[in-house]
Amino acid sequence: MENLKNKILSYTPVNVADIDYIFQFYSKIHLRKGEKLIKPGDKVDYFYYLDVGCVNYYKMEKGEIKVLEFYTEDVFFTDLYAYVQNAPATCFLEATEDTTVYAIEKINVEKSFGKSHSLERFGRLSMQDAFVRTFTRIERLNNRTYEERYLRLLNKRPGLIQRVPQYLIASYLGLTPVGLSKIRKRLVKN
Amino acid sequence: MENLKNKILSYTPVNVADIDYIFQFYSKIHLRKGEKLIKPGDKVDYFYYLDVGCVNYYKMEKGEIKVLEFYTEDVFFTDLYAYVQNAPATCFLEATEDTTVYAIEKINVEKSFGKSHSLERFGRLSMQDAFVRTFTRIERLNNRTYEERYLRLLNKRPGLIQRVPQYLIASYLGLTPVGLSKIRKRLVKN
DNA sequence: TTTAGTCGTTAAACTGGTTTAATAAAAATG
DNA sequence: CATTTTTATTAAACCAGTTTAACGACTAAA
Repeated sequence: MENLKNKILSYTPVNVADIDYIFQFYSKIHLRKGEKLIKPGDKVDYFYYLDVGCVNYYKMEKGEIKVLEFYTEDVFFTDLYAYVQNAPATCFLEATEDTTVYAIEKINVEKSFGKSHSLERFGRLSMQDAFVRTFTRIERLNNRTYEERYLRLLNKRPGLIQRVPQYLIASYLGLTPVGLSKIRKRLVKN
Repeated sequence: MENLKNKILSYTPVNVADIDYIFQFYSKIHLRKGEKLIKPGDKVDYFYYLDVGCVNYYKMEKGEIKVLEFYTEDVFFTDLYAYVQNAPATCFLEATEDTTVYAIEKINVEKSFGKSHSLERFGRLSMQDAFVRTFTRIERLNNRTYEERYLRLLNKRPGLIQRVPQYLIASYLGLTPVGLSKIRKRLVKN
């Protein structure tokens, strides 16, 4: 759990006792390619840290897959809406390759954050970080062409295209597989 | 500052002493229609609470306005990227009508959150809330038509259309004034 | 009260996507 | 390893938006 520890400490100093305290609640989960952490209807009372692998956060709508996000190494994730609201999940969290995550139950998150002011601060700062990232994504969705968004994805998340099938990338970018194929064709020509 | 107090308490209990402590740092700011809180290049070291009025969060690109968000009554806001990174602003925060906000300096936010575990928790939970809202917006941007997005805006933020010129609404939705006009025409026909 | 500027609508031509369907290529499975 | 299934490409027809430009209504300023 060295990666997770460093991740936490990247946000704010936390003393060893508090780290140890919260670590007692984490359990390690192995997922084989295609296995799901969460599916619609599930209770969502775990918060996850992705150690190795890749998880696809998506929903099904009119029989179509709509990719919301790909979580890869060294990020926190869950179906946050359902987690916060105690609502049944409407999305899937599914490994796109063999994956290892660490999981902590919501009640133990709150317990740890309640016990330690530093851990609470880590929680705030990591949430702030997630918010800033998400907001800059909104900016792109509204103001960039699909081509710009595809090129940016290639640039900002190198390797993702090799790890994940292209039709999922297309969905993540908000277009169809056919549309992405055309954009790729256009790009090699120039 | 009763509204602000209730807003904080809506996230988590905070004792009166801690509320009073952070309140000493807030100052009230009146903005006339068109006045700017932030413009590109500015240092952003205040966090704001919108009490009454409306603030347009936007950027200029190739001479075009790109609206990112409209902040209205009872929300927290700032140019968060610049605030967090201590980077010069790249966006504007401009009142679209006469507006009253409360402002607190970043250093005093950190001081208050450092002093009070409950205030820190409020910070975490409000950030979580902001994150969840933003994430659900991403979902819409990727998976809904412009028409659906316009109808949803009418529904979820009634009154906004009357407060804000239509070309800004168009920009917020990611389309041109002409495009929005066509959608509106289509809608009255049906 | 005229004048200048802003805002929303409309029309026409255009464009970058979608949809549907066929086909090829690659991967999974018995 | 032969078969089935999944994934990516291509083509053709289509469509929901854009761009440009003109016009009328409203607003602000002199």
